Amino acid sequence: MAVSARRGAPLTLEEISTTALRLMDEGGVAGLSMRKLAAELDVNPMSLYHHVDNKEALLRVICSTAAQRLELPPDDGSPWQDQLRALAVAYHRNAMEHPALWSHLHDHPEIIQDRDLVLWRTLYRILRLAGVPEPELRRTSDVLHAFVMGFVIAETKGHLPDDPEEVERGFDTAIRLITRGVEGLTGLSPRPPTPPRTSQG
Amino acid sequence: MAVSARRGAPLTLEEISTTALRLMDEGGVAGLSMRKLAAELDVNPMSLYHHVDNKEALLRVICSTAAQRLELPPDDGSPWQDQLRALAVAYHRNAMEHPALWSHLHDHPEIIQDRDLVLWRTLYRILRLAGVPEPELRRTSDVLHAFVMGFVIAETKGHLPDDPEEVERGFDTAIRLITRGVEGLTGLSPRPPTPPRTSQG
DNA sequence: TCCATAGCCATACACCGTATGGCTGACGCT
DNA sequence: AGCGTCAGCCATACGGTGTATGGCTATGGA
Repeated sequence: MAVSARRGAPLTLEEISTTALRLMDEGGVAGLSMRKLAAELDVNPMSLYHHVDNKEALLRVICSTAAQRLELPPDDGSPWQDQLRALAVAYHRNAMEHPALWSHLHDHPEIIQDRDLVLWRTLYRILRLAGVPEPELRRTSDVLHAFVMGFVIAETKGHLPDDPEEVERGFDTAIRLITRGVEGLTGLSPRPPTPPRTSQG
Repeated sequence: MAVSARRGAPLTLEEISTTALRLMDEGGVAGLSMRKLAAELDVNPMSLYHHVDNKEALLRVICSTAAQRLELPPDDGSPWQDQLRALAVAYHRNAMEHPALWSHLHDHPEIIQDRDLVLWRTLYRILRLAGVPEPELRRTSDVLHAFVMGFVIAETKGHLPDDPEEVERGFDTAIRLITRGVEGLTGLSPRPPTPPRTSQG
């Protein structure tokens, strides 16, 4: 019904948010404007508003779908310390793929408030494993997420020395600090001694 | 020389940045515009540019003077755990007084890169006290700052439950986590047993 | 006295988000 | 076949933004 004069097919929210994300990746949050986005889609700026309430809503859509599609490692039965590290690594990797997106997300934590998100479910599971008591889960997970978020921001924005090895060491320090910290929180849940390898294969 | 027609005295950088900070406090970073600021000072917008290169530079001035004026507790000889907590509390209090300012600062960590800032000097001193080896000071302090920054952002932006006691508990959790984490990092520097109270009074 | 210049301002440009309202053409219904 | 509805799109316009350009004016030094 009255498809764009310049394009063949009608717009879709999917197409809009995909292109918007690309613009953000290229030029940061500031690099995304409704007008540029429309130009990129070969469409009049006002056409976008038939698929999205406003710019803020568009950003919300982009961020929350990114949060929903977060790829985190499953429970592999390993010690919680290892799983916590794996979670942090995965989160970090995801964030680094779309820094501007996560930057906006970190400025608007309410977008990932939903406790059913895979991020929180995973974090809760690991913290339970670590022995964090149930009533403290919410608080502890919030604090941990705040920490990781802070680290990601610092890495994204700051010029942490260009040396990627140094960044790696910083990340390692952060993880060790968090892990020890959680151990300290829960009284005593030190890492179990690595079991003697069953010689197989 | 050709003072403003509408005002008596000439503008000063001091006056500009003070008013700008007030606007930020009232309406966030978005609430500060060169035009509003000029209106507030009863001056033409372009007059500002004789005292400041551009908006970004103005923000940089505001943030870095705030960082330089950070009021942190002095070395009182108490255990490093207590001093670390006191540092965090002070930082947190400062940040909460001007959330928008610190929000911008956290988006531009390069502004407080200077290792001679009181923030870093204090943090280094405490970490040395905690036994962090010299070559790790930079890394560790960066990580710790990232953590605190993450917490401040979460508290500022997120709707951490309105209950201030709950926020307080969250802060406490964060500090304990960090402290235990640092203890874990440095091998062994547990808190010294509190000396038996000399019964006085 | 004259001039350089600090301080200020008027105008203008390019950009932004978006309110308003109108066009077009596909669809369901009679 | 005729008609109305409405999704999709677009043209125009408004009020906001940062700031480049260039001109005015009063003051200090020479």
